[in-house]
Amino acid sequence: MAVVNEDIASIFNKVAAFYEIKGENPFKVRAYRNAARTIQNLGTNIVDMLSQGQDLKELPGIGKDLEHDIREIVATGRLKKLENLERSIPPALIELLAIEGLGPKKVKALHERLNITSLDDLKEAAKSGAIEALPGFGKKSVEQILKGIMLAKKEGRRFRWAIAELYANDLLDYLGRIKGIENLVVAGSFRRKKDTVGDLDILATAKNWDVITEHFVRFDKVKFVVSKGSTRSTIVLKNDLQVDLRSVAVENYGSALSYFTGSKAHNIAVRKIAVERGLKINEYGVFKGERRIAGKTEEEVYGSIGLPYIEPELREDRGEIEAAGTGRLPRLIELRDLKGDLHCHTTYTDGKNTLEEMARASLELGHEYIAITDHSKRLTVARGLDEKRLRQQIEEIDRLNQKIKGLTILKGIEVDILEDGTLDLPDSVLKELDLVVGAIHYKFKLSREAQTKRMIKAMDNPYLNILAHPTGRLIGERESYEVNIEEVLDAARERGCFLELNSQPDRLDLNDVNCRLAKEMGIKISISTDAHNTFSLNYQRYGINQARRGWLEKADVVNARGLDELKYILKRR
DNA sequence: GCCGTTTTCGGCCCGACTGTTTTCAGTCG
Repeated sequence: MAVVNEDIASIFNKVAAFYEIKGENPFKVRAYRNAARTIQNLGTNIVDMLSQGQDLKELPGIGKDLEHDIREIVATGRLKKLENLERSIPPALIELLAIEGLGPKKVKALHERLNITSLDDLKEAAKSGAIEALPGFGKKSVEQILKGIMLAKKEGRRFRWAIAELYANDLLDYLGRIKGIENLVVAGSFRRKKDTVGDLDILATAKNWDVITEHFVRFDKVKFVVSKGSTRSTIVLKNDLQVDLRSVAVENYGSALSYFTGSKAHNIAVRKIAVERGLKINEYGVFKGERRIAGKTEEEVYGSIGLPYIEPELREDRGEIEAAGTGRLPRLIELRDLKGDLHCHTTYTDGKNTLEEMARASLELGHEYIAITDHSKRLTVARGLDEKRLRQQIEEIDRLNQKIKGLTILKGIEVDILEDGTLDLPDSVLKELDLVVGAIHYKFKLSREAQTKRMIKAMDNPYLNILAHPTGRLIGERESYEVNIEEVLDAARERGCFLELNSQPDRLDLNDVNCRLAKEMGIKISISTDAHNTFSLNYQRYGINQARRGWLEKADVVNARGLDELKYILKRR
């Protein structure tokens, strides 16, 4: 199987973990992690870059040695360096690093002193008292290790943003009731609107901090308290979501917010610029020597190093700092820019609301138009439409368009893309529609080449406008199918097709990185809900989150256009 | 291991909390 960026990043992360346990130079470890992150965020396939003769050393954090490593991985699918490491250190030790409170030094000690090589060994040694007897360990650390082992099964668990939001709102509501709270905000990856979040970072400013800390740890969904301090406390909720609460003085709010919003990579890059200018940035402000020169607002912090405000969704060290420095930050799309929805279902197939109910709900949202795109006949479980039933729906839409004022219902279909890349309905009926959305609902496991070819073939059909949920991922449940997304994007551009950013909170497909890539290639995106009921027409806000992370602006989004312009660009030519 | 209008060597972001300490290392974010 062809090597993809994810494989290279994963190998580099493993090398970093092994080096860490070995006690290698921490900056070398960081170099591998940085390179892994750069590659993950790349969008473009490394394999393709190499075959086009591009110099990988131009990528940030990749020099002579790492380029050599990458070439080896691409050529052989393996890295000798990693295999040697795996021979000298039990690979299972990496898993131990994931346990809260166990870092490289402690894992190394456990391995060397007690010959622990697995989670089971660790559990046994913890219970037998062997760990407690080790220098540097004690009763508490054993307790923490046992707790960590219990959590390890669910290890790596991340929460979909929309789920995390429920808990965040619950906590904000609870904390907001305390007298004396001034500012209260969720920072971290939640504020950056990452598609999944690992924990919640809540930032508060208040005078009576002790009261707030006590209140926080008594939240009724707390499973246990990890730490409790004068400026920072951490709890784990019953669903295993970790929540940090941090307090700062109100005059430090901006610097603290920027600090706790991250990302870590963005912060490091920002502080590096500060150092170059003889400044120091931390959560308490911006300092010139002893003198504090900024920190009340985020604008002040960025301003201190000569940059404009950078939206949280962009703070991933993916070029936003350079863009800010040269005045080329995007003006990010907002929910209110969307004029309608181009993907939704009704009771004709597997939707829960009628055509009229969906249309009226859309009108309520202030939309100018809604496209009805029910499933096509191959999707029998959803009672997909054949030609005859689709024509009935078209007639009903004509009637409703007469009846409902202020909204235009567009006639559409979510047509199945068959295994050979042809569409599930004949052109004779597709051409009667305002738009055709195409999607893959079966045969997910085709080879990368076959799947890519299938999608491109589908776009050869001149009636296909939008490729829906283009990579098929279900967050936390199903990986994307194997597909060369760049080839698909290339083909879309040549043929005048658009790609969807499906706003279902478990899809968010295209993801942020691919949205950015599409934008750079000049391909327009439809931010639509795939709603199966009136309520989920509200999901566009989740799509907007990812669109913003993908640097999309109003001009990049198909359904940010008014009806006339939309109709114009839907005519492929 | 990367990087360089001060440097090809010597730096590499910064602080809080915990536990086991006897003044601080390890871990985390």
